Amino acid sequence: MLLDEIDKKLLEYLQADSKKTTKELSNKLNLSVTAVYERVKKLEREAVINNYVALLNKEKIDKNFVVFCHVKLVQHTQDYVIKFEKEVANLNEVLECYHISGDYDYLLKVLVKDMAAYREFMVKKLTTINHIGSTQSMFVINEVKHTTTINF
Amino acid sequence: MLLDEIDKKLLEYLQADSKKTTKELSNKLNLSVTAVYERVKKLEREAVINNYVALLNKEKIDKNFVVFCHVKLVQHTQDYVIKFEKEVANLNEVLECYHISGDYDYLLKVLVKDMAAYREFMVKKLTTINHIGSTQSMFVINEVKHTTTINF
DNA sequence: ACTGAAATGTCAAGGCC
DNA sequence: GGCCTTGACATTTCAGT
Repeated sequence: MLLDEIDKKLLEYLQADSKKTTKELSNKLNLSVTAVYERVKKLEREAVINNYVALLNKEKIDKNFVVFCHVKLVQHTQDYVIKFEKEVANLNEVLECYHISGDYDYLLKVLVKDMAAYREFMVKKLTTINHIGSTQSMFVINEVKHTTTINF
Repeated sequence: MLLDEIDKKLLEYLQADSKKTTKELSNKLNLSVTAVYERVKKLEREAVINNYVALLNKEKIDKNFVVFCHVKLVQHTQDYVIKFEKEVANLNEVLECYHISGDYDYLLKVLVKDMAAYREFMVKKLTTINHIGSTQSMFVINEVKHTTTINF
């Protein structure tokens, strides 16, 4: 799907605040309510917009310990890879998992309450997955920037 | 703020789909529309819910190259640190930046169109920031999991 | 892409445990 | 304090043009 400048503006606004009404958007864009409505519907239909979500404040719900964890597998046969990916995706504490280039195979973003919970996660969940060779944890000292907004 | 089981359910639903109406939520929770409405307002007021956003499909907008980039500073005096963090936060391509423990100082999540764009980003933007000692790029081969939903 | 109108949703007021 | 019902108002959604 080809996006014109109005679509891009629209996506910019909706990425910042998806609760904006079509009326507000129509004012900002100098369009009618229906025109905006139909553009948004099209962006949803064409899956340019994946979904609408509420973002929570980690501190307020006592999950304020973020760790990036490198994982290396002992073997890289397809079965092991598929099994590992499936099992990791099922862990609630793992918000993100990437297969990456470099010294390690995977990079995981893990969110837990505190160091004790992370230890628990490592011992009882992550390292019980078979065929993990080694792991290396990098603890987040400070979150300098964190946005879900993609700029054009 | 203390969250009861109903609040947690509510947050679970809104994290998955923030467009759910209070009516739909009230049905799922066996509550009245107003009860749900007031709970949601309270969660917003107390900043448990930070904001509502539209999440886009990276592929559809031609930004499908994700790179995690480690950065080490040459010095760690406060001026340099503050300046680096400020300049990095201003780069559109940098979606996330974390100060982390370990061999490197920072971990950046960078989103661009392709390898050529990444090269451009490194040469013209990132490495023009002063006092960067070294960098190491890890390219994302596959995104195994990526969620913004925090489980309780 | 616009106007207009029905369906649906939001949100405040007042009252009940 | 949290829940409910009611009703006014705003928004969404969809014809028809």
